[in-house]
Amino acid sequence: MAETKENIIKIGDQLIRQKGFNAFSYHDIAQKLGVKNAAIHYHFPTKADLLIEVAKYHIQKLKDFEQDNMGLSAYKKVIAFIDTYVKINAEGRVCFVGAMATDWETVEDTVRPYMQQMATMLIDWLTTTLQKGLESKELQFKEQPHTQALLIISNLLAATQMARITGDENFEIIKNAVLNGIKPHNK
Amino acid sequence: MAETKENIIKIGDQLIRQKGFNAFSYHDIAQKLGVKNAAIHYHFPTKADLLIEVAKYHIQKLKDFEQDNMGLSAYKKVIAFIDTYVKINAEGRVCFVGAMATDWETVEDTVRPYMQQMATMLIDWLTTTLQKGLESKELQFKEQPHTQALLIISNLLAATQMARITGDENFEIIKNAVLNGIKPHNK
DNA sequence: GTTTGCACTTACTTATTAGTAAGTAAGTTT
DNA sequence: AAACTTACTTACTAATAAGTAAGTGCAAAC
Repeated sequence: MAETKENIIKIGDQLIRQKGFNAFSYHDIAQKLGVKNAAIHYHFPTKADLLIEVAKYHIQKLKDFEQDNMGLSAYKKVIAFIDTYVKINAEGRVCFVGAMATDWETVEDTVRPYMQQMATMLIDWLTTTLQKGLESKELQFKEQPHTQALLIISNLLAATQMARITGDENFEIIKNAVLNGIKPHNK
Repeated sequence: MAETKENIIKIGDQLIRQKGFNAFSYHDIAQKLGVKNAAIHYHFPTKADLLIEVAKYHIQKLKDFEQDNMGLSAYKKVIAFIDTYVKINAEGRVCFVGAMATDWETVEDTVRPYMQQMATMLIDWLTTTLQKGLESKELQFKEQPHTQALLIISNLLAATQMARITGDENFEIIKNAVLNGIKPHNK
């Protein structure tokens, strides 16, 4: 079964977003799975190998998200997007991009393109979504869609990080302001 | 002399913001200073001790910043604030709050209050600055000053992180949009 | 029914880490 | 001049890390 492999990726992802890439060991994963250290190395020889698969896992999750919300209105798509960060925050974790940004200088060159691809996909999807919302007058904002997408992503990314330090209230405030920043004024 | 102690704090700070707290060792600092491992332990017995001093160093730097820009207009204060992030980005680093957010779950309880104090001071200073800018009509924005401060900080914090992954252009875009978001419309 | 491949375990190596204990050389105080 | 302090070095320990090599049990293929 590919179940163990899948579980290793999921646990690795959780640990990265909870403690950072350099603060967990294969032993941590092995313990959570009830297997031995070497079993993790069997599936992912090096930590860089695992990290690449975690990045690919996020790319796939993003594709699934796009697919799942395909039929929704631009507004509801943005709501769904914000909700993913609400979930991340509720779990006491941070987002993958934010976590890996700190560790960026310590990871091997081979893994970086996957993270770049993931971040780019995120920005592109939100840019397109905002663009369509603007055209349909469902959404309203002054900046260019690409700029607004960057602002929203950076707000939510940092909100989960700041929530850890200064508390959940600030996450809520940022979240509401993000939504407020794209709502048409007449409604 | 307190020079070595001071240097250890500065190098520690740089390493935290370049690689993350869990990715550097006392050996790294010792090497950069041309001393031995144990010399660092002499000044800071544990890594948590050093981290507390790094946090205090940032609190002091923030106080100095407030003092240095006291006489400036609200607009120029915000420009000065943004410039600190421009510098951070140019150095290829991230901000202390952003770096430590990722490592939050791995640091000892004793260091957290110092980070919380630093983050709170940052938010409070910007909130007050925005408030005054609003009153004097030098600045213009829709959200409450506290909310706007959170948005600006989260934008800049995340911008330095995203710049690592997706490039400096996105930092520039976010930076300009932040400024644009508080400028009076008639100018 | 023997072989092959998969998913591991056992048992290890090597490197790095935080941290300590004891010693030392150069000043500083008394 | 003797005692003390400061800022280290030398030389460690103990723990944990990533990674590997060889072996094992088991299910499926031939």
